[in-house]
Amino acid sequence: MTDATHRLVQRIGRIFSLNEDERHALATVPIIMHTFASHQDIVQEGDQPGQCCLIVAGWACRYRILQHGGRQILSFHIPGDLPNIHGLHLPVTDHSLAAVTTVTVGFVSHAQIHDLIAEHPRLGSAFWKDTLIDAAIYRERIVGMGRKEALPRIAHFFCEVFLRMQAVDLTTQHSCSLPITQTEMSDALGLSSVHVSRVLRDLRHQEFIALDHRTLTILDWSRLMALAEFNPTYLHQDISVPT
Amino acid sequence: MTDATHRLVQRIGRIFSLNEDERHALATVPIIMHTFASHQDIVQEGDQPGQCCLIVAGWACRYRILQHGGRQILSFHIPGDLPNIHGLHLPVTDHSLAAVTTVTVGFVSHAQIHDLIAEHPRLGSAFWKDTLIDAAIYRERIVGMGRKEALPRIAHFFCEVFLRMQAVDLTTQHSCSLPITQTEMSDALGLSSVHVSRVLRDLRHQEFIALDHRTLTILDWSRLMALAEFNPTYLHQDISVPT
DNA sequence: CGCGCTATTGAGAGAGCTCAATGTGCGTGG
DNA sequence: CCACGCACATTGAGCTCTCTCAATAGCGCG
Repeated sequence: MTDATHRLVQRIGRIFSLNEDERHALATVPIIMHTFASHQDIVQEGDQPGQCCLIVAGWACRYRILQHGGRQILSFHIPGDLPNIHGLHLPVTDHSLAAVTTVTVGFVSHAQIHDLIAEHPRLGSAFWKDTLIDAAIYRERIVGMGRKEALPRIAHFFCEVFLRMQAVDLTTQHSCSLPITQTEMSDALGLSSVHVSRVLRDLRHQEFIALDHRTLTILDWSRLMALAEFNPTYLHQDISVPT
Repeated sequence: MTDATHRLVQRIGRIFSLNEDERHALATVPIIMHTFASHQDIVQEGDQPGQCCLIVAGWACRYRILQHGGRQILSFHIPGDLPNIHGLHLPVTDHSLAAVTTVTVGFVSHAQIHDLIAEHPRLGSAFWKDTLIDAAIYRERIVGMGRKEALPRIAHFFCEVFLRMQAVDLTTQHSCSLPITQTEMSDALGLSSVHVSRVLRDLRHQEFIALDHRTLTILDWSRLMALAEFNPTYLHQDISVPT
C-alpha cells in the first residue's frame, strides 16, 4: 500500500467500519501524486476541478481573500483529509485551497470516486460522513468566533488540532507538529497576528502549552479543555483525550 | 401532495435534477407532522434521534449555549430545510435545534431515508449535496465573523436570507418575512443586540433596506451586495439576484 | 554573515460591549 | 375597547478587548 492509499484507508476506516471488500477497493483506487510548495494554490476560487485532493503529507488550508486585503482561513488540512471532496457535488469551488507547508497531495478523479461509490454504496456514506464531520468543525469554529474571547478560542484550536493529528498517528505523547505561522493562525481565528502573539505568551506563561520550533505540546489537558470549553463530541470519532 | 412532501420535492428538486421515479419516491415518503411553539427545543444537544426533521412552515435554528450564558446560533432554517439530516451518519447531535417561530416540522425516520437511498442512489447524492450547501453557508458565516465588520456582516445575512427564501417561493418582489428578534440576529452573527440595533438604524437610514413588522425589504440590491461583498455562488443554486 | 520572514513589545485608537434607562408595540384579560 | 404587562427595540455613556501602526528582536537559510 502506498502512503496515499494508507492515508485514505486510515482516514475512512476511522470514521466508518469497512469490510475487506471496501478496504480493498479503497486501497486500489488510482491516485496521482503531486507536490506543492508552501503558499502555492492547489485549487482556486471559481475552479471546477474534476478530481479530489487527498492530503498525504504536510498541511494545506482553505481560504478566501476579501476586497480590502483581508484573508479568512476556513480550515487547515492535515494528512488523511479530503479538503475538496465537496467538489463531487458542488461544481464551482467557492474558496481557494493552498499549501501551508510543502505538501504532498494525491489526486483522485471524480469519475473514479463515483464508480467506487456505485460499486460500494457504503463508501458513499463514508465519504458523506467525512464531509459532515468537516461541517461539524465549521460549527465549532463559528461558536468560537462568535462567542469566545481570544484566549479560549486559541485554546480550543489547539485541542482540536492535537486530536485530529492524533487520529492519524501524527502525535507523540503530548506533542505534535503545528507548522503554521501566527499570522495564519490569526487569519483562521478572526484575530490579528499581534494579538495572537500576546495570547500565546499568556498560554505559555500560564503553562497550558509549550510551542517552539513549530511543535505544540499540551502541558495540561484538563485545564486547557476547561478554558476552551472543549468537548470532543463534535469530531464524531472514538477519541480519547490524553490525561 | 401534502405541504410537507411538496417542500421536500421542491427543495431537493432545486439542487438536483430528479427523474419521475425519484420525484415519486420522495413524494411518497411517510412523514409525521408535528408543531412546536416558538422557543421549544426540537432536538437537544446529546440526543441520538432516529429521524430527520423537515421544516414545513416557520423558522427554526440550531444553537449552542456556553458556560457563561452566551448563546451562539449556528444557522436559521426555513421551509424546505432538513436541519438535522446529518444525524443519518453522526449519531450524537452536537448542538440543539429549536423553533424560532411556531414551526411545523415533518419527521422522516432514518430507516426510511436509508431505504430511499438504497433504492434510488441518486437521492443519496441529492441529500449529500444538501448537506454540502449547508457547509458552504457555514464557511460564508466564518468569513463574515472573522473578517467583516458588523455592517457588511449584517448586510450579507440579509442577502442570504432573501435568496434562500426566494428559492422556496417565500418572497414577494423585494420583500420577505424575517421572523427573528434582534437578539437572535446578534447571537447568530457574533454581535450584541445593542449593536445590531444601531447597525440596523444605519442600514435603514442609508436606505439599503427596510425592516418593520418582521418584514425585510431590500431597497437597493446592488449597493447592499457591494457593501456585504456578497457573491451568491456559495449557495450553489441557480439563483438570480433581483435587480 | 547578512537578508528576509516571523515574532515580540509598546502605545494609542476604535469597533463593539455592557449596563441601564426609556420607548414602543402587541396580546390578553377585565 | 381600554388598560396593563411583557417582550422587544432604542438610545446614551463609559469601558474593554482587540486592532493598527511602528519599532525591535530572533531565527533560519542561502
